[in-house]
Amino acid sequence: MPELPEVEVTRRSFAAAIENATVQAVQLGKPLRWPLGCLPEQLLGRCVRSVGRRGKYLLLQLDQGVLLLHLGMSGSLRFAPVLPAAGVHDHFDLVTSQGILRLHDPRRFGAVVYVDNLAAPMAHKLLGRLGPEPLGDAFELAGFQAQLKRHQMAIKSVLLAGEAVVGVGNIYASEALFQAGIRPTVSAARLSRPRVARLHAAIVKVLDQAVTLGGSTLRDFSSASGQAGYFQLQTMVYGRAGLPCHVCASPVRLIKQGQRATFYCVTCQKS
DNA sequence: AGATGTCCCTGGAAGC
DNA sequence: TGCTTCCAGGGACATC
Repeated sequence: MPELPEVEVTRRSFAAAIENATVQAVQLGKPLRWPLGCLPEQLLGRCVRSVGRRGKYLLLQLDQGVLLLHLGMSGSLRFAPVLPAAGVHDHFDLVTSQGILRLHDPRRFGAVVYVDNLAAPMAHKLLGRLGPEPLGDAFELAGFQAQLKRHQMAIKSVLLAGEAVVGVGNIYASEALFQAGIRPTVSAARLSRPRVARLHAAIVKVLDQAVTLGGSTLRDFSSASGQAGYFQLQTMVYGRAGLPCHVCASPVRLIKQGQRATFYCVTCQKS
């Protein structure tokens, strides 16, 4: 499932190649999570200025308006001069003067949404409430601690909510908490300052490493250029229920928090 | 207001 | 073997 690192790797894999391309056609497949928000014809002739990212959203900055792309949990992008005819799971083709950008998404949790407001695309409701970028300067310790103080919920759930920090999904939440030695069930507000500092550092480290390795959590993940061969990151706890912890050999425990799987080591993450 | 539950969707795994 | 059920996930929305 694409989390922030996979989205960032995808962005880097086609951002330069699509820059200054002109939209020549738009082909839609089955409905995605949300409607496009404009008629496909309205996009014709527009120029792709740049490809940015906010959390797990990719932002195709056009000369007028922005296309928001979300990969959901099974989505992937391809960008190539020529692509085979769209298959049953190909739901969005942006045909440009420099190649075809295609969203492939079997489970259709992904989305492509057009936002007209060029001046303040961040004000869009999908982006407005997102917390700071974990790999940017805005993610500083004092603010992070202040956010955690506001929530009595379990720290794992607070991380997933995306207010304290954006882009930390289910996999990296478990991994970062393991690295910080913090039990996922502990109330966010009750974490001491040194422990918040450790968690802050762990989040940055885990995500940064995953981006460097090329978006590693998705077994069949490939970048938009079609380059495969990822999956290099060995998770410490995620998906390892019952297996020995890589550090202390205690069996990794699996619990449910808010209908989602959480993995942790009872020995390495005592409280 | 904050916290919790529900829903969307479908391929693959697990259970019978 | 063939069927059914369950599960995974992000994020908006509804409901306590």
